[in-house]
Amino acid sequence: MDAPIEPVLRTLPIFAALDAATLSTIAAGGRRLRLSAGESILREGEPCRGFFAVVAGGAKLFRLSPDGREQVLQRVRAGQTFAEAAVLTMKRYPANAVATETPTEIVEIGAESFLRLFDGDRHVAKAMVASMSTWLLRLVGRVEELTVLSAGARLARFVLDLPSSNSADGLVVELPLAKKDLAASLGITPETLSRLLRKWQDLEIVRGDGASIVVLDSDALVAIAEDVGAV
Amino acid sequence: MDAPIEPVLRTLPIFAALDAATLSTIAAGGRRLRLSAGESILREGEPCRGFFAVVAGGAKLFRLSPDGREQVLQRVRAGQTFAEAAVLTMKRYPANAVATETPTEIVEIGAESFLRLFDGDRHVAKAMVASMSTWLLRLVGRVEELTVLSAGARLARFVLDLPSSNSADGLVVELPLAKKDLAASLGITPETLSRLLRKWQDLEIVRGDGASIVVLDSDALVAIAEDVGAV
DNA sequence: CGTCATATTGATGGGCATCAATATATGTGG
DNA sequence: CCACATATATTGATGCCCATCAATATGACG
Repeated sequence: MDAPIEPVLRTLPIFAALDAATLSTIAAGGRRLRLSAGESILREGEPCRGFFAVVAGGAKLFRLSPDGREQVLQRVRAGQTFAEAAVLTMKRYPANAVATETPTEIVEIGAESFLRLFDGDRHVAKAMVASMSTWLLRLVGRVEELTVLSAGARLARFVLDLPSSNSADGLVVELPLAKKDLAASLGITPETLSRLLRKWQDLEIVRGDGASIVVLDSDALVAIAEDVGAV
Repeated sequence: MDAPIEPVLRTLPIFAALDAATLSTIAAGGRRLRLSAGESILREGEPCRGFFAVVAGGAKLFRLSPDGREQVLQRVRAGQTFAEAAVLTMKRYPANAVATETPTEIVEIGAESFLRLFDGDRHVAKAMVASMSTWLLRLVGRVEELTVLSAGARLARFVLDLPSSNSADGLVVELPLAKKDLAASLGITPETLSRLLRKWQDLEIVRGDGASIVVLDSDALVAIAEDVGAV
């Protein structure tokens, strides 16, 4: 056992509305995990032990197709939870999860203790359902993104969603992932990612410096993100 | 008011485990809709009135992109429910739904009366959550399908999932949708669909007759559905 | 400093969309 | 019931996007 989980849970949207007593019950059934990039959190097919909340860092959810290709379903970041559905139905995990940053801090909330709470406290039930609804919306968005948007538009959206700081030339953003992982998250190949960044540099839309990118012409990038045909 | 809803609800998986009293409470807050293909059930952005169960026929859920293109999220058939998440969070509907067959029979379950039940009866809460989990899984599957599978594989899967009857030549299946709608459901264009069917006819994998298709070589079709590169 | 993963760049090709033209089906009013 | 109007289907031509294969370049790290 180490640092208390309770204050950490309090910061997560899904638990924000719960009273102190409920929260400590949940905390009692949870444990903290400290991970490095690449470390596995859960594997597809495993019986469900609990669900997870990302406190710091990030992780990705993905499935492996029969031929070994990895399909990223979603990236999860601080404040988000995942595998809630598996807990409530007590099934097996339907996908894999690994940390994508170092360090990444995760809280695992044990299934049994949580389920008792779910039955007893309607606030917990509501919070859980709301959380699952969010997941549904995210996946719906993902389906749209992967089908109607071009690779360039997906990358542009990703960059524009990143935290940025201003500089003399424009917005500066840091890629939080290795490029090969970023490519996988966007559902494209590393080669395509490389070529897109190269093209944008030639067009003087961005200036690249390894994991650091300067957005010179954010209007152009927004236009690409909107897609509807161009660049 | 017309025929009673209660016996209909009983046949739906989501309500199967509930006792008679609960069921009639739910039924009291519901109403039946009889629709023809193309008739709208709900529109994106509308405030949530309730959720829906398909009793007979079928419907599709879709979003419209800014440029007017339609992206089918999922087809729903008899026995399935949709828009549960919207009810539980009392938000607006995140997508559109229209009937795709004539006739299609839908039961609408009113939001307020159902929410009271959700708070009071933990079986209802559990059933609801299980239903949402199923949606999550379906969407996860959809993401995979749209990204890792070719257009041919998606069509093959669709055909193989259809109810079929045997004949001298092979399985006979009826397409339950107009081909343009089928194409939209698969995330392809009508032209591509037409060409795929044509190619399969040339290869003597299927024989086509308008909306009726005879699968001559189901092994070949299964191989296409597995994808991993061929045809 | 060598080794291995990651990144870039080039060449090639396939899958599928798009545009365009015709054929077929569906439905409506006279 | 037919003729016409309109939606749907088929087929062809073309081209783009992006994956794949292949070869180097660059970086990370013991």
